[in-house]
Amino acid sequence: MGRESDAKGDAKLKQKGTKLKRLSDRENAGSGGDLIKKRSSKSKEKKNDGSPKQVREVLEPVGSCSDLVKLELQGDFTEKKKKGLKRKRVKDEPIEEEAAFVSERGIKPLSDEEASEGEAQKKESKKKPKKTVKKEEEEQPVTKKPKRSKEEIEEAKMLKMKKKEEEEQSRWRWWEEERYEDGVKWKCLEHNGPYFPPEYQPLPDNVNFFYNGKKMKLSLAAEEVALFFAQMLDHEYTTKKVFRENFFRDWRKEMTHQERLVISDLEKCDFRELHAFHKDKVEARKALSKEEKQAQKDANQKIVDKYGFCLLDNHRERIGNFKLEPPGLFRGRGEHPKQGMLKKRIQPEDIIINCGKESKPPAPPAGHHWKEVRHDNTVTWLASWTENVQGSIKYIMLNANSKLKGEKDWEKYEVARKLKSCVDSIRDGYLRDLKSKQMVTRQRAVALYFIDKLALRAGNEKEEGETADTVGCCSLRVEHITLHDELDGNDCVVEFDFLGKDSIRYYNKVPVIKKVFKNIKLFMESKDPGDELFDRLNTALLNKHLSSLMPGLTAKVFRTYNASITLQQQLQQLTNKSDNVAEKLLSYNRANRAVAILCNHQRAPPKTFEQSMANLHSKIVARKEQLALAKTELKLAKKELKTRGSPDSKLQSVVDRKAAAVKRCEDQLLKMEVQATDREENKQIALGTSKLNYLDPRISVAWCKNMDVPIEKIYNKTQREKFAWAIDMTEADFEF
DNA sequence: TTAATGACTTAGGATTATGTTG
DNA sequence: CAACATAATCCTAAGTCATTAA
Repeated sequence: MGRESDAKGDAKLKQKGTKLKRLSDRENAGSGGDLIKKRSSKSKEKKNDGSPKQVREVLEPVGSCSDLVKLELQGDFTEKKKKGLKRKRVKDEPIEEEAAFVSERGIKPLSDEEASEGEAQKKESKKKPKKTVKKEEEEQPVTKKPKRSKEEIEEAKMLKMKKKEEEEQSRWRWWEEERYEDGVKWKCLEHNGPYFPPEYQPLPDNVNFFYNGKKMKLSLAAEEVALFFAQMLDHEYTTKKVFRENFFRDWRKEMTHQERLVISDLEKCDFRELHAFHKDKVEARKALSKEEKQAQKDANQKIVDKYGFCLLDNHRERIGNFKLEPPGLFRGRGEHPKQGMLKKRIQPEDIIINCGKESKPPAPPAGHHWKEVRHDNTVTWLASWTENVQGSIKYIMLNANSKLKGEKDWEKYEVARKLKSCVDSIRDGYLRDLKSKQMVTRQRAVALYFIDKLALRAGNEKEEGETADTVGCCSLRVEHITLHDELDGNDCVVEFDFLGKDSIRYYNKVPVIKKVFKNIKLFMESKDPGDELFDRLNTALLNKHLSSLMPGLTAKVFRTYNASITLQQQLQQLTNKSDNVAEKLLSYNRANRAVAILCNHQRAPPKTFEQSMANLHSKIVARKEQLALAKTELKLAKKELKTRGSPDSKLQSVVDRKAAAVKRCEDQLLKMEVQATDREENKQIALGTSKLNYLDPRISVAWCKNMDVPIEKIYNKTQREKFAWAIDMTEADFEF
């Protein structure tokens, strides 16, 4: 009940905080300086403190990413071993454990293709020590641990494969079906509603909160929230002022009147026992026995079985996020003004259920009711609620491998391909517009130039004070760019430095054409650092223009298009049919990385990065020493052979052996050095996002077919499920 | 015409599962 | 087999963009 009033409060706040309105833009170029939208320049200080995690040095313009990536070795998944196992392992690799929990009549042996696949393989390989991955050759029964009979092994294998076949058969090949009429997303939809997180369990009596040094028993509600804070104590952000203030304010709201009177200063709160309690709990969970862990897993599976799926048009589809978000403290990204606020527990009374008219609506938890049950088949969500921190709506939707998501994804790439066919004329258009008399048009042209060339995001306006201060193209401010008439031998260089989505820093120095450069200079004239660069432009205007150029065209399509086309080009450039699989994969990952760099997909360097890098380097050093040793030995042997004068077959073979050792050593050294370089380069680059969201999977599938690379090397199981449509329909001659 | 809302995609970090190594 | 490294999965925040309401 408090929830509703909260939401209202938020809405009001928003109104108040709304930025000055943009002024209309009827003026001509060059005369608009007075109409600039003002923005408090406090925002600018924000940006640079807290030194953004990552800096990317220089980004190549689209389509010229050639030297982005030096070397790539380590491949995405567990390629190496898979590869080894790939073809033949089937036959008689012992699969001991397997047989244990699967027991069913078998099916005929796997085709070798199948056998290697996915989990079957993974499981097997982990279970047994695995004799260094057999090379492709038919492995004989080999060692074989005595435990299980051959039949059992066979049986397990068949079982596996049967399961797989079944899975294959039950897969809904929606991409072969006709689409629904506009707007209709489904005809029948049935599900069991969301899964609620467990109730709060009160602390045991021996775990206490202390205020000002005195033990204090908290009410249930206050205790729960206190525990949220205590759990995070190891995190740096619990030391941040904003976080602490937000937390404390919201915590006090949960307290009883009595508690509120006493607890007035967060500094005087001692959560240490709660913190320790939580840590112990985590430890205990880790220390569970095998059986207990298995029991947990089984219980979990049951929940998934019941709540994790829905029935959509008579097909069982996986739900993406069927578990409701548990309560906790909000942690936004970057310098979020709302960090630390209490994210409340969601009640059934907050939830709107969406399902088919004819279907039986899910039952609310006993003693509760849903906020509403509706039957809207023009949307794809199964349940929704309004979240209390930002006041936005959250949804329960289907998994990425579902028809609903897949179809949309496919469509997205089709739009991007359509852009390919008209991108030239669109480029001509905005280049022409750079000289327009209209200020808006010029701004639009420059913005488009950025979006196209640099793959910037559109940059919607955001309410100040409600979220972290981040920008995209249209919302760039003067403070985010620096102009250099000349820099590092290039003319007309624009230096970008701003925080984008998720407060990831975008840093780039780009040479641009003169007309663009001059325009930017013009836009910046007599503006303050905190003023918008494109003061006449917004995303609505931009997209309206784009959709008039091509139906379905919006700013983000350029990102998709440029990402995919870059992958295709890079793959073509980098791979040779004659390469071996490892080399091909290397090239693929390089191409992928070129895209990730283009899209600025960064990650925090892995926690263990420095360590593992150091390990690798010390290995390299060791190997170098070994190499030096091998070399001197070789030299010695050679000398001896020479002094002998007459040919000596024995000595000769020694020399040969030494030479081979040197060679081997060199190879290994090279490989490690390559790996080191590669890892170093990938330190801050995340390949996953582009692979999942920007690269038309059909490009990859076609490449695999052309290059004789198994698709499993490129996509893991989840990814193969998501891209099943592409894997199924794509021929080798596909062109994006 | 603009602001707010709604629905959906995109995103990186945290957590968990798996695999490797000493 | 413990300790560690890496990959997969989970989680949910933060964008985009069209529609709706004021």
